[in-house]
Amino acid sequence: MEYTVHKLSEIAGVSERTLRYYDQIGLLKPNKINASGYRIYSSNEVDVLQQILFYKELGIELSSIKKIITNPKFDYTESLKKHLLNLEQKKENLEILINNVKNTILSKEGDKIMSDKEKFEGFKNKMIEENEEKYGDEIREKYGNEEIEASNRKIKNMTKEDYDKIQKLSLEVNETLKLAFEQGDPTSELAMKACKLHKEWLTYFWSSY
Amino acid sequence: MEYTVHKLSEIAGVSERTLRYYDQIGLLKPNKINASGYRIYSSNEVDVLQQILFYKELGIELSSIKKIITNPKFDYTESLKKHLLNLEQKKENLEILINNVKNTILSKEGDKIMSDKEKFEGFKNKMIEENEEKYGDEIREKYGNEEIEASNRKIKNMTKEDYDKIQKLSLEVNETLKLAFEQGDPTSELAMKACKLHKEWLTYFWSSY
DNA sequence: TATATACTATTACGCTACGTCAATGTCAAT
DNA sequence: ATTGACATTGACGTAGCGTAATAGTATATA
Repeated sequence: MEYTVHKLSEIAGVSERTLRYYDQIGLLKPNKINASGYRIYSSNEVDVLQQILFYKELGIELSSIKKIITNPKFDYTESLKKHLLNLEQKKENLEILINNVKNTILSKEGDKIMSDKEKFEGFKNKMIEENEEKYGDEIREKYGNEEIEASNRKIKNMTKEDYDKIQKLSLEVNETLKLAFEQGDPTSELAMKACKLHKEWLTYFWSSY
Repeated sequence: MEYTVHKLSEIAGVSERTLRYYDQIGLLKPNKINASGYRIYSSNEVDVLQQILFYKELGIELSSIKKIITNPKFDYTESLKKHLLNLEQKKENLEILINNVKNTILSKEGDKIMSDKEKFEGFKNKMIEENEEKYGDEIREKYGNEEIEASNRKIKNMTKEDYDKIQKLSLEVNETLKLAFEQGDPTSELAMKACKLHKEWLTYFWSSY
């Protein structure tokens, strides 16, 4: 599959600006630039973007992420397994925080006494930075072999595309409706537009069956 | 207990710069300034700082946090209970991400096929955070409006309810559709159900005008 | 008493990871 | 032929601090 900035930004949930910025700093270059100068991303970039977001989730800076994923010794699956551990640690940390809140509520209701120190358990962020160093030294070589059946994928992607379009339309309808309600003017032009969009949605819906 | 910047920064795990910055922007003023111009924080500020960090954990901007905690209607324990819910949602989201990583590993090992969109599940916490922010503002804005306009409120609330229902329905439709596509069976019962739901949605849509 | 050290203060410039225009070009469909 | 949705490249703005630089203060030890 090939994606433009807009499409990739949609499926990945990041802004177009973000993608252009990542291109600019050399973190994620598109697969190619077409005749009109448009950025064209392939499935490969999709995977890299996913990796980038994993690292971002762990609070690692973009410059460090760049170093990590451009490292020739970088092992994709190995990296994922580390993500797993880190995310699980993050989850544990969150559980501590949740306990903290519970305790604080109890203490506020007079059923418990908390020391000032206890009030800040679960906020630790230093661990993450330490992990960053660990990531720096990756020692292993591997190249994932990615050859999946083409026919199966195509069908899947096609229905997938349909679904995406439908969902996008639906979102638009909702957005428009929201605006209409917020402006307290259900009889406005916006409402008309919503009707139009909805009609389009409807068409799509029926045509796919 | 009384704390200087250094001591508070130690027990809270934030930098001194951060505390001075929070003072500067009026987010967390020290209890008093001593004769030498030193910032002196009391237990009260410790609690406020804890609150601030909770909100920060949810990705809320400092300016918004300031609005929230300086609001005369701000209820400490009530806020904590909300934190609990939010953090638990965040935990759920993290679990989705963890599953995502697991699936990605499986797909890399050839045991699973993932669509490009699936690769980004669990990264959507932005949406959640943004919604939280918006909801917070909306709630407060409405409280403000409520005092002014009483008659308009009813209508507004009704349309708001309608909107919520519509959106919920729409989500259901999408969910059902998604399932139908995933099972690769667009002619199935699920599709029928989607049609039903959609009809309901449609009814709602038109009845509101 | 002098000095080292540990802490405090206030500017003030720098940085990251984008958001947000603005001006302009391209593409597809009406 | 025009519109509207998409793309491009600058360029400036912002949040939340980090990081000096410079200077005053508190306290323990020589």
